[in-house]
Order: sequence, then C-alpha cells, then structure tokens
Amino acid sequence: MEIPSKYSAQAVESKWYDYWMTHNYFHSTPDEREPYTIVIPPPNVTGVLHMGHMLNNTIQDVLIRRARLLGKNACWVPGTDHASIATEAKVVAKLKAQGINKNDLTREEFLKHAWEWTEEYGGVILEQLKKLGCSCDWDRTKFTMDDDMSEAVIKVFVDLYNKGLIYRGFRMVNWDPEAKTTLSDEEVIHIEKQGLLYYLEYQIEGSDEKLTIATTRPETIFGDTAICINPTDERFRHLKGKNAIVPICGRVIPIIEDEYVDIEFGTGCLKVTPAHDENDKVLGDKHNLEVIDIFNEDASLNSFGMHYEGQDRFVVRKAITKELEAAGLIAKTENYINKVGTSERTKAVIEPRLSDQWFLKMEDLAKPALDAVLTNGDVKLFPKKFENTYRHWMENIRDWNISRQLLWGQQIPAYFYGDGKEDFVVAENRDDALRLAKDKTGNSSLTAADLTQDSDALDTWFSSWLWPMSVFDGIRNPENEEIKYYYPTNDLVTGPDILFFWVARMIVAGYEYKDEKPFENVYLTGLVRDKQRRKMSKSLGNSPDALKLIDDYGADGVRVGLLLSSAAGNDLMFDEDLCQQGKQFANKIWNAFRLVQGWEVDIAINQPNSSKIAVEWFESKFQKTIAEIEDHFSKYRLSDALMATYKLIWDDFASWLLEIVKPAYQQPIDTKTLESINTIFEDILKILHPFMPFLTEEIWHYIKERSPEEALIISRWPEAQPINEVLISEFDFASEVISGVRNIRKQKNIAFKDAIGFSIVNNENVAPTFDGVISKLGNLESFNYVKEPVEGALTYRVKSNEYFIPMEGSIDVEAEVKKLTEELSYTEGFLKSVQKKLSNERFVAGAPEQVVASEKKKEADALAKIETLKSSLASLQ
RNA sequence: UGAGGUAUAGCUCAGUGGUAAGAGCGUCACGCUUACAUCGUGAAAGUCAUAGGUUCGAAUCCUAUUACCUCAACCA
Repeated sequence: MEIPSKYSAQAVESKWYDYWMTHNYFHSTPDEREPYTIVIPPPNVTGVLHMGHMLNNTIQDVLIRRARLLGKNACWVPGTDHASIATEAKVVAKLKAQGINKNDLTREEFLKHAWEWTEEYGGVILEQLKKLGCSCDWDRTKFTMDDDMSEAVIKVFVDLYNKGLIYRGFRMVNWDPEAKTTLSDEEVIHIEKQGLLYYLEYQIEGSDEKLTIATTRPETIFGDTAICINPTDERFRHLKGKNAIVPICGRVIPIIEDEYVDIEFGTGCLKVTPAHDENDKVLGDKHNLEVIDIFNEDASLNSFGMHYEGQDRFVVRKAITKELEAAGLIAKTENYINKVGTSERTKAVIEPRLSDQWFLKMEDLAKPALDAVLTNGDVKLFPKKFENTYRHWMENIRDWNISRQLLWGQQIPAYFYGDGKEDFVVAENRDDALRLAKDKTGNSSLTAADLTQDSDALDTWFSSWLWPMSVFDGIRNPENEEIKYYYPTNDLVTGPDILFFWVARMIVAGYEYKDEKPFENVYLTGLVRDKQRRKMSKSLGNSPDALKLIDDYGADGVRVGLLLSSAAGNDLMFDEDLCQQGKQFANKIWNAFRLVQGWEVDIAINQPNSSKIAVEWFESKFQKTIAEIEDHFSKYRLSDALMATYKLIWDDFASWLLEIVKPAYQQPIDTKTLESINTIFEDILKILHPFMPFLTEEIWHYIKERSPEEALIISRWPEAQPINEVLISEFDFASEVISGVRNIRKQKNIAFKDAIGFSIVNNENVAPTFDGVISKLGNLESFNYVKEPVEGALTYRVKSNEYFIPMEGSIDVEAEVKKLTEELSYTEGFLKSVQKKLSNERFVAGAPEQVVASEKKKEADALAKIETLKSSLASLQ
C-alpha cells in the first residue's frame, strides 16, 4: 500500500466526518447506559465562527468524544440563539440598505424579513462547527425561537407572573437610543471617555447671588427640577428654603438638602434631573420632585428642550454651551474623564430613561442558585476563582428587566383591554387572555379584538436561561423520558463573560423549574487574545479567519493549537505557531504509522530481548500516563491532558519505543513485536482521538479493515492495568546512560554508525534489564562489566555508576580532569547542604520520617558519587 | 474607589510547605543515521516581582509595597 509521506488533513477530514454522520454515531437516545450530556452554548443564529467558539466547542468535543469512548451515552445538543438585539440590528441594517425603514413595516412584515434572514444565514455557524469536527447530535438541533421553545418561554413567563415574581414597573432603565430599546445592566459597557466638566451658574430667586454647579451634561438643564446641597455644608446654609432659576428656560426650582451630596466634589452642589439619572431619580422620589423627561426615544430633545427640540443630545450639548457662554453663565470648564455607559451591541451612549418595563424579582429566585455553587457544591465552577465573582453578583442581584422594545423575540404575553396601567392580563394565548379579562373586568361582552398584546419582546436571555431544560422539552412536558434521562446535564463549557447573563440564570431556572441544578460542572474558558494580549475583535482585525486556519493546519492541528495554549480559566494568548505545532504533531504520528506499516514480518525471527522488555516498559509507561491524563481531565486541565498525551506519543512511543524495536534497514521484524506495536498504536489512537479525531480515525482504518461497528469513535478507552514502577525507573536510569553515550559521541564527533566499546563499573548494582536497549541505541560493540576504571577511555557517570568509552589515540587528560573536578565540587556542595540539614537536630526531630529518610538517601548517593569521582581523578593523575 | 486575581527561563505556563526549581515553544551548536528536516542529538537559559515575617525547612503560608489583569460602582 502506497502511503504519502506527508499527512494531508483536507481530504481526510471531510471523508471521516461524512462517515461518522452516515453511521449516526453522534446520535443519542435514552438507554440503560449512563448518560453524559452537554448542551452547547447556542451561538447567535446569524453569527460566524470566531476563535472563542473554536475554543469552547473544541473543548466540548473533547469531553464528549472521551465520554463516548468511556462507554457513556454521550449526547451533545447543538443549536442557535435568536439573539434578539444583534439579529434585529442586522435585519434593520439590511432593510435600510434596501431603502426600507423598519418603522414603515408592520410587525408581521418585519418578522417575515427577520425569518428570511435567519433562514438564509442561520446555521452557517453550525456548518462551520462540523468542519472543526464537533460531534453534536445534529438531529437535536434547536433554535431558541422554535415553536416549542417559544411555547416554553411563554409558559414560564405566565407562571412567574402568576407567582407574583414578574411585575410591571416604571423604572429607570438603560436606554439604547440607536436600537431604541432597553438593555440589561450586563449589556452596558462602561468606557472611559474624555469629557468636560461645565460650571454653570444658576440665579438664586429674589437675589443677585449666583450658584455655580458642575455638570458633565449641560443639555439636561431642561430636566432640572431641584438643586441639592448637603445640609452640613456651611457655605450654602443661607440658601435653605430658597429657589433657583434654571438658565435659559427660566424655570424656578427648589433648593433641597440631602446627605447624598458630596461636599468635596465639584462645587458641592448638584443639579437634580430625576428623569435622566439613576441617583437623581432616587433623590426625586425622596423629595417628591417633579420628573421632566426631555428626550425623545432617539435621544433627541423633545418640546421641553425649547428651541433645541428635535436636535440630538450631543449637538445640543455643544450648542447650549455656546449659548450659555454668550450669556456669561459658564464660570469655567475643566477636562474630566468619566466612564460612559455604552451599548454592547450598537456602541451608542446609553441614556438612563424612565419607562414602563417588565421585571423579574430575583432575590428569592437567586437563593437556591447561590447555595448550589457556594454552599452545597451541587454546581462546581472551574476554575474555582470565579466563585467569588459569582457570590458578589448573586448577593447583590437586582431585578431583571426582561422586556425589550424589539420585534424579534417572544412577544410578551400580556394583553391590554384598556388604557389604564393595570388594565391587562397575562396568559399563554389570546383565548385564555380573553377569559381572564372577562373575569377581571366583569365585562362579558369583551371580544378578542378588544385585546391588544404588549408590543415588547422578551430579552434573549429569558429564552436561553431555559436552554438545558427546553431542549429536552422539559418545560412543556416535565415528565417526559428525555428530560428525566438527560437532565441534569454534566458539563457546561462557556466563557466567563456570560457567567451572569446566562450561567447564573440557568442555575436559577433549573432550581425553579426542575428543583435541580442544570449541570454539574461549569468549565469557564479564558478569553482568546492575540499575542499582544489584546482581545480578539473585528474592529482590531486581529482575529484570524477560523476556516482559513482549518484549511492551513487541519482541524486536528487547530484543535491542538487551541488546547495547548489554554490552561483552564486563564485567558489564552492565541498564537498561530501553536497550530503549526499541532500540524507537525499530526505529521509525526502519520510518519510513525508509516514506519510501522512498512515493516515486513518474518515468522522465523525470535523476539529480541530488547524489544520484549521495551514493550513491557512502554505498557507500564502508558498506564502511568493515562492515569495522569485521567487526573488532568478530572480537574478540567485539558491542556495538561493533551501535553501528557503529546509527550507519551512523541517521546516515549516514537523516540524511544519505536527506535528500540526498529529492525535494521530493510530487515524484517518478528511477529510478536509487531503485534504488540500494533496493539499499542491502537491504544494510543484511542487516547488521542478526543483531541485529534480525524487523524486517529484515518490511521485506525489503515491499520486494518474495520466495519462501521468497529470505528474508532465508538471504540473503548483502554482499560487500566497494573503499573510496573520498577521497570519505569530502571528505564529512566537506562535513558540517562544512553544520553551519556550520545553526549560523548557528540563531543568527539563520533558518527552513530561507528560502533564503540563500552565498560561499566556498576557501583549502584543496577539490574541489567535494559542493557540490550542501551547497546542498541548507543550502537555499542561491547558491554563489559568491570571492577576498575578503564584507562585510555572517556568517562561519564550516572549516580555513582561509572561508564567508559575507550578511545583510539590520546585522551585529553586535562579536559577530563577539569570535567571531573567540576562535577566533584558540585556534588560536594550538594552534599554539604544535605548534611547541614541532617545535622540540624530540629530538622531531624521535626520533619516527617519520610523526608528525613530521603535526605539520608541523598547523602548516601552523594557520598558514593564523590567516591567514584575521586577514584577516577586519582587514576588520571 | 471597592472586590477578586496574577507576578516563576526569551514566550506561554506547571509547580499540592520537604530534589541545588520543571514542561512545551523559542534560541544556539551539530547532524539529511534508510518513518518523519513538519526530523534527530546535544546545549545554554531563573535573585521564583520587592521588602519583611512564620517555620527545622518557603516559589509555596502571612503582612506590606510595586506592577498588571478582570469584575463591579462610580459620584453631578
């Protein structure tokens, strides 16, 4: 069979993905096996794959594939999120490009466009996940706006409303004037901006006195309804009970007192604008102030803005500054840096705004979710450090504003039958609503046409918080077989940036609706950054094209590259070179396979002892390593698990084992060794499969013809066997001996093909187990045990054993003496420090026995080595 | 401002009070030895941020300082 010398990922990867799909290996149905379930963090339906997706989906796939190999019923549920504001913004932009204004469309028309868009672009990202090798159960693909998913959302809304947890409130919310919707606190990003602090002068009513007030927002003076001073502030005591006059509009407003005002800041007095500032709203409520909203919904000024009506807030800020300046009402301006809230999606500066919104009471709901993570450990966060952040957020949780002034999303199931604030009912459908409305009003002549559904949609997260339940239809049919089997799920893999948006809320919903956690472990990946530690973002253009990476390095290579750089929970500095390393690793394994594949068997040959012992050694080493890998997985240290696998394959398998058993050029190999090597190779493919699924499946089928039932993806993880530790430590010693030979060859430029003589003074009484191996890898022509140092030879030592390689011609005695002297002085220094410890009575008395014993052993070893070195020196001189 | 985190080789990071501190990558030297130059062999490279303290013993625990990161609140 002709096998190409370079591994080519492209052809291989699509072939095996198709094969897996054809044979339905990803599909899961409940059975008697233990389930292992992951629900995907649903990406935005119209999104494209970026590095963050690549990372966390690679991790999920590793976990799922490993669970499958461990014999569990592995189920990975994929899907997408409707991402209300992001998607709506895209649709609006697209319509705008076609000359269509969203406001000219009816709800139905707009939604039609949105669905068209979703159908056109939706799912692109899922196709990209397939390229990465993700073994999701595609038959279960869900979308947060699927009919059944929406039904669950509405059912939950109605239920929470009936429990008195959802209420309608006139509240200060974060208003995005561009998207014309509210945002949750979490969707607001505070950005430091250079602004100005303006010192405005307010006339005191009935006096010539002027009061100077500092503000960053002079355009909001139209909404001023009071001036506030601190009651303890001597400077303003005389103003108590007086009124001030707002510049330009001339409105008379009271001067009030409140401890809230910071005497030190600005001028020590504050203008109060209850409609446009959260803190001012609090003050306003406390002092019964008038509330004047001066903005339209696009943050242009309304009629309260007088001659600025219709102009944008930032335009007005400049203009009004000029007007005030001209009137001599600005005392001064100062540079001032403050953090301005901006919309995560549209980047628009957020305007605090009072409006009627729907809220979910969080305090009581949060309790079980808080306990689950912090008290009883039902849900474990990896890494643990996020627990503190979680606690802080959950303990200070605020009511959740769940309404959005958007069309794309589940429409709030509240039906108004009148104009009053309380003239509504909440129901799952219009018929129920009508019944309720009739009951509530006592008006039996109401008709469906009299009901108007609230036009707002629900926050996207109000559907995704149900995700682990609703994908199994657990809300609508709480007793169905699937939810009972798959819930709670096992692992959730996501970024720490949505710990509160999503993770915490899923835990809340889980306890409220299933009285149980939604998942056992939460693995929080780091953010993907570039080499300069900058976040990857479109605007910086520092995010590599995910699909191009896969083209260049193969999905296996990219997976390895991502995982190698991702210690759990730390941000990862993504470096394309790591994908290169992944690709090289694939090539290495490929060539190891080519080597083994090319061996001819001769049944007449007996297995050489060196091969026999090397195979035994590797089997133990393999067992030891998979135990380590197991441990890494249990701590979600995937990069360590991968690195252990990497070293096992590259160093132990390829560099040691294969080199030891490799027959001479064009010579055949014995049957026994080849069989062992093939078995070992298969075991290696199994443990590597979760990381590099394509390459491993390819080689698996090259090794021998296999039926679909024998595919690697559904094979079984190697079983644990006893570990021979003695063999492992003997090998470690032997490898040092081999290194010594190589070193001397290197120093003296002796080519490997020239066999050399070799003698050993075995002070350590090392067993001869690996002598054959040393001979082979050192290309030794002889292997002599001697009692006395060999003259005319180069030497090196391992512990107190001394090795001699006879040289033709003269030995550089001076260099040998120098080398020995250096080694001697190092060892003596080491001995001294050990003896210092041992002569310390408090150490011997206080340290555990084991530690003292190990120090004594060190002392004995050092003494023996010094003995050897001294006798060598003596023989040279 | 508050809370949390981090500081170990050129880079990215392990290191669980007890080895004169480890890995991968990179660097340097030598080598195309017939699976692989996407390779092999070897080497160099650290004041464990700084200053104190606890301990027989500290990279590890404590305190302070400095620098950086994340999250929250931001003050007109």
